[in-house]
Amino acid sequence: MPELPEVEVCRRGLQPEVLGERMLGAIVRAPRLRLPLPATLGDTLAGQQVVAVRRRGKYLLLDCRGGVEDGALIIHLGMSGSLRFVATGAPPGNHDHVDLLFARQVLRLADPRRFGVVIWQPVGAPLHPLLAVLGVEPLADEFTGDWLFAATRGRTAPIKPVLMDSHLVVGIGNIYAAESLFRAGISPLRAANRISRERYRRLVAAIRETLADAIAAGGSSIRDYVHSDGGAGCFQVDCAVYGRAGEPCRRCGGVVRQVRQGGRSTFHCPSCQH
DNA sequence: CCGACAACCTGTGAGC
DNA sequence: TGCTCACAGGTTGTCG
Repeated sequence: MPELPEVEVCRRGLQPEVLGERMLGAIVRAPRLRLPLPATLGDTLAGQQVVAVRRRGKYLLLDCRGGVEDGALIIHLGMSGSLRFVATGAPPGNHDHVDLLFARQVLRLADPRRFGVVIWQPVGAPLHPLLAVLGVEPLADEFTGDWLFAATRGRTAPIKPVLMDSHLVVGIGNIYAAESLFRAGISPLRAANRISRERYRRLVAAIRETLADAIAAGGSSIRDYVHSDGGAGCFQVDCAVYGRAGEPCRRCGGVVRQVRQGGRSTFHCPSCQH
């Protein structure tokens, strides 16, 4: 489900519910997701107070203190993960793998495909390798057209998979890569090192706008649950190109095309994007 | 270093 | 209706 906007919307929904709250413990029902689940998570989280709810790329971080060991609970939702508040004692479904037990409710992680990750990061320990390799935040000031231009020298791969490389820049997945490139008028097939500095400036602006719009669209619909249920894909009101193969481009009326890049579908308008 | 690809899982929808 | 296949929003590891 989640790319950066979905995770950010999730974070914003989570924060008012858990910030300052204390956990009684946790229930772990699966041995592993993408990685083994921490075996003693219940003990680790018992008595912890959530003192911050942060996001890094597509990872959610709950900073905790007051238990046996201060640290951060790190959650990645993978392709199919979701977080939802349920009443204490609510019976778990098939794919409800982890419950975080708060005094008045339960934060429940479901993940049918089990591509998600839950790890415990103690304060002072070296940053977990999964997070240590992450690139820049696309909404941070340092992410500029000039930076991206410099970072893509020597990259001969098409720009779309390069945008989705989390070692370079985090949070841009299949949907928003396609949407951002459409907004910038750049072909997803163009080699990254064959795009001018000026066009990279435009691309970075397009990425920021696309992500910000998606956050705004999702953020307006949060209430008592903290995730987008995705379904067809966009929880954005509508995508310009993603998922619209064969349909008319909203800008020029031409046909939106679907191609395959690195095993994944790419949607674009060949007449608007060069 | 870079890029292409398989792999990890399950659910869903299309087509027969 | 029921089966099979292709595909799905992410990321890592391997290989050339």
